[in-house]
Amino acid sequence: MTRFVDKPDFIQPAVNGPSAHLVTSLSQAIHEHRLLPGTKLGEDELSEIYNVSRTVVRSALQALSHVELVELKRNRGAFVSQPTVREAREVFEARALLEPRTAHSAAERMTPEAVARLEAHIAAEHEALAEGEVGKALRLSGHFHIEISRIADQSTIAGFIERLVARSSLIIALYWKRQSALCEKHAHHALVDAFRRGDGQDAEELMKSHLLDIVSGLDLSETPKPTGSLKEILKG
Amino acid sequence: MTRFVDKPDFIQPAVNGPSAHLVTSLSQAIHEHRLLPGTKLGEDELSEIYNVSRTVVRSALQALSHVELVELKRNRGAFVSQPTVREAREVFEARALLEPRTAHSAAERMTPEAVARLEAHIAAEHEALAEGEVGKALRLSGHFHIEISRIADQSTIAGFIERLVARSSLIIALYWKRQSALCEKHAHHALVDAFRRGDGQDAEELMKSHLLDIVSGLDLSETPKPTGSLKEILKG
DNA sequence: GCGCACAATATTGTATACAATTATCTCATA
DNA sequence: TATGAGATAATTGTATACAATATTGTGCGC
Repeated sequence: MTRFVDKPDFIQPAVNGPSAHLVTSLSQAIHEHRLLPGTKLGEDELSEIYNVSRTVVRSALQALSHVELVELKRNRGAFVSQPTVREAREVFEARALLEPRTAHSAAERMTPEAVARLEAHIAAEHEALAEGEVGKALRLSGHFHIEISRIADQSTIAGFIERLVARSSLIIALYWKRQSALCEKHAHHALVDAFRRGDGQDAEELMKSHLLDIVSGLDLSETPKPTGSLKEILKG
Repeated sequence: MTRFVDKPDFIQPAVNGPSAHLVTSLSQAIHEHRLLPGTKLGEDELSEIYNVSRTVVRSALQALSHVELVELKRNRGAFVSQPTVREAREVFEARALLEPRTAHSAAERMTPEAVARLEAHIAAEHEALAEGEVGKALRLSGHFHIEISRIADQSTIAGFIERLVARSSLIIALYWKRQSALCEKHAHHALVDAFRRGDGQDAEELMKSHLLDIVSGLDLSETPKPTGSLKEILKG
């Protein structure tokens, strides 16, 4: 029943055969904050872990770099991206530009099935949270937004939002200051309510304030938390 | 004086060394409609032309596929993308969502230097058109929009717009029905005027109608023009 | 003991060889 | 002649070997 939630297919499965597995696996790890910003992703290391050649590792890392989840430094390797404060602001400004209107569209195209899907999403998120799987809950929480953009039936914009949500996960790993994620809980429920009523205007407003709420949970005034290898942080 | 116009550096030079050249070269060719949608980009072919190994060709093609300029079909090769009618609509809906507000921001942050840059852009475009270099003029025309998004100082959104402009070039190659591009000429001038006055509201409105005007030049009711190899079209 | 040059090591970048898949051609057969 | 099976050729996918670069370790001189 929560199958499609556990294995969320991505909008653009445009990645080749074997490396696709690597891409989704690494993406999930990053979304779940098991891989933190700054972590080095060595090619030999990954090729051992996944039992594939460096060629496919390379392909996967390139793909991830094009979604800005990892940063490739020439002759130095691949690292999980560390969005700057500036980039963090930009990401949420972009989301503020795209998501409210998208939520509006989604509300107008909402179907009972879609509502059920979103509710299943929330349920799975709560379940994960109840079982202490914070990372998984976080990933599902982000994916809730992607699901909405898909319902809006604008795959181009949905692709953008997917990228923004992915980077948001990194931003939260670096700049989150608030403890609880209860706000989200309420916000997502409220959104589903608006969707169920097909109230586009309300959905738009709810999404707008929801995004503002998330940003208010960030501390974008300080330097990022020292994650990953200290050397990486200190030497820039 | 038009140096920076002739060699427009892209927002994300995130591509590795030698393949970067390939990426920009192929991008330009696509933007200038010298490479048409559906054209097959063989690996050996490209490696001969550019005197590089297939490895770097591959890297470049992957990069281009991530910007959706080329489509990779597994075991079949790389082809210049052929946006469907649906995708075409989506692209311009996304542009309508992003660019007017971005133009607004740009107007507010406008500097004399930036205005000069945009004017140089238009001049170069006219010059190219006068010399019969239609393709070049087209590329510059698209880049005008990218330049605006850069001035708005939102590199994330600018990256999205860059992708959308690139795909728009493919869409125009497939679906353009109108002959003249005079509308653009006027529209771009009007935009610069608004920018010079720092009139964000006006810039926003002008951009909105400019985009609508472009869409009105498309014929999105028919099947795409048969470009590329006929075989490719007929066999899918 | 400290700092710098140089060697050793590890890691990434690139090219090439081989495997797998797809496309094309040949030719027998209906 | 048209069709289709099988062989041949061409093209892409993958792995590995080598080259280039960066990192680390060592030792000499001050």
